[in-house]
Amino acid sequence: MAADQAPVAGSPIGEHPIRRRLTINDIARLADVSKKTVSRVINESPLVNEATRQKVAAIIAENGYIPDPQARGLAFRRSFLIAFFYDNPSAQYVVNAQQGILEALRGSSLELVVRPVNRQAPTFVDEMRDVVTRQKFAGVVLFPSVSEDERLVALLRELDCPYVRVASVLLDRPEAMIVSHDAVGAAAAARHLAAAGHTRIGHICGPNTFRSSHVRREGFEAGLVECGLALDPTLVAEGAYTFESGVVCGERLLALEPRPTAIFTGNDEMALGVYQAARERGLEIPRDLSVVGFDDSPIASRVWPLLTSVALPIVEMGRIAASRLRGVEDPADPLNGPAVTPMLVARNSVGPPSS
Amino acid sequence: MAADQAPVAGSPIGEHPIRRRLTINDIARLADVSKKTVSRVINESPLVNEATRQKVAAIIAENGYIPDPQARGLAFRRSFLIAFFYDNPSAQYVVNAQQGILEALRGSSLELVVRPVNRQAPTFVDEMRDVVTRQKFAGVVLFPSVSEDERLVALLRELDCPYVRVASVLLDRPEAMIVSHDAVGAAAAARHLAAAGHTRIGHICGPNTFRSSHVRREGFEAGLVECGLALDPTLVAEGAYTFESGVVCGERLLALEPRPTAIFTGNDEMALGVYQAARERGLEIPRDLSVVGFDDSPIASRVWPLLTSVALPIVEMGRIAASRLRGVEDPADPLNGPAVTPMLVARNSVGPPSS
DNA sequence: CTGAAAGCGCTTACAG
DNA sequence: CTGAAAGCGCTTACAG
Repeated sequence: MAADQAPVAGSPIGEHPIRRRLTINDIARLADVSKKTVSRVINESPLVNEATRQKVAAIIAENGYIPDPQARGLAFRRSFLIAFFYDNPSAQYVVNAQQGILEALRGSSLELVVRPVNRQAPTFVDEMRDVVTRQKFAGVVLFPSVSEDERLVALLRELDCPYVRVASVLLDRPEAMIVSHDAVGAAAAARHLAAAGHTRIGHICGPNTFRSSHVRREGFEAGLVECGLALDPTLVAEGAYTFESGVVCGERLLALEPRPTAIFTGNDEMALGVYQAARERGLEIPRDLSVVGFDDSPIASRVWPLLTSVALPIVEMGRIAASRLRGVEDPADPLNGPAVTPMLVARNSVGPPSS
Repeated sequence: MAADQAPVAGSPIGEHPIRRRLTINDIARLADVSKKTVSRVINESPLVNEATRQKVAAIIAENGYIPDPQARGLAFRRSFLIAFFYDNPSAQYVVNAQQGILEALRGSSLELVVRPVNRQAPTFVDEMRDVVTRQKFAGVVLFPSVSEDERLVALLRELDCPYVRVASVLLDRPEAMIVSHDAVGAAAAARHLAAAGHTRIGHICGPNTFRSSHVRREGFEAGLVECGLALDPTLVAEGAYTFESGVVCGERLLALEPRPTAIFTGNDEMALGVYQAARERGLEIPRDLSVVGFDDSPIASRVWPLLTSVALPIVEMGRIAASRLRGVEDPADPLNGPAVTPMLVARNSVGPPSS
């Protein structure tokens, strides 16, 4: 009231300090160009004079202007959301994949939406159709086992939604796939056990409904054959990728006469089940039994003896998947070079055979 | 061409089977009402005649119409996205919280956006301001330790973004808080060890920068006092909630003369570090040393001996938090009854003192 | 209880 | 290289 100067328009003195968010119109006015030109700068269109571009970019930066993703999405008929659908029971697996995806999304205007899914549910496909139609995702990342679901993939194609699948074998065109080459990792486990001198080696594989179960088993068998050994079918048990199934299958294999001197399991959870089964029989690892797991989960380096395991680069695969959807090149992308491959992490659960 | 009947408008014969998505205008036309009335039905406005409502709802259902969240968001000036910001190092913790939130969001039109954050980064507050301003979240769920950050909370208030915080103590108005009562769980651990006959009990707490470290320690001390015992400050070590820090602190406490006969750790990771330290000294658990952890992570029931631990209902807290943001009542919400409390899960890592 | 107009903040399609 | 008009699919503000 008694102010000497009239308040500056747009930032009236004494009003609430929260100023209205800037829109594309404000920037256009400030830069003295049309909103369409501002739009071109935002979307990095090459059809804009370099001097104009710089002027507009400077004003955008100065004012901390951020285009509204909802308005852009509405006009684009596509959201700025990347979806991560998962049904892997391992928390660590999910978090690692998520971490990799988020690393690739950093600095972009994309956000990550997560959805646990249940392929067994009768409403699965319908629910997926609803959410994909509604959200118009900029892209979808699929990890096993939902990445193996052809109904979902057909749906994404039909709805014209970009996707990248991570799986243990090539199920799709290479650009839409990241192959984890589980077979290579399983073969490394076989060589490791053979090198330690084992010849009577058991295997606990995952459930038949998972592709990785087959791929890991076949890779393991191939690795044994490579070393002049064979995978005795009577020494193979089908587990469920759970601790409990590891205990049960472990008990079965360890009750055999003569019993295997080493066991390779399809994942770490089942390896720990074997630890438990061995303990119950008074068998000491690795003195009486060698064990190799798969996943190299954090638990592998928390138990005793430390578990030798095959590590899959989950974080990296997540990062590569999201980079593809962004249209950004990732140096580790197998499309640009050698394949992403698993690695055997040797610890304390393998020794020479006792008998 | 030779068809007897003219193709039905909107589904021309021979065209690509992907029909254009229905909009509010289509529904309005089909129901012979204005789009505003359809809008009222979508938003469950009471200002609509019951007969009209039913007619419109039927047509919506028949056609599987789903309103576009981006258009709604643009008009509402608020998105249909719930954000989950986390900085907890435990994968299981993150996945459990996420699972609870997603359970509460099921059946709603809300999606979950996840963001790992780093409170230590100098750009933390600015980045948060950007993303919250840009995405206009329908709500934000905060778990420790980022839930303890008053800068972030002040920002959310300023930007008028609804939030719910989960923390070990009451830091905010009750409607915006879910208190995990870690002190109660820690006291239970103290009573459990006292009941087993221990009197010389050590404690490895978390880092000073986490509120839970203090709350758990104080709760533990209170539990001991309740049993006529005291927490000897020389038997307390400050860890970092990591396995390695558990090993180091465990070694320090076990080197003491006389050494403690039991140790309570601020989380399970550090408890497993103590397992390791005990093994190195040739100490057997629980014969020579009893251990109690905190978190009841899956690993607690995978190691040997099975770890006694305090379980926090993380999934439930996530579900309650998201239900509040939805404005839906959750039967387990402490606002409607007794507090959510931790529970001691007794396993095999506690026995009578040896000395 | 219902609706016509204007607007949310962007982009597409077209013109120049 | 730049811009004016129309539109994306909803809701708000207002009127009746």
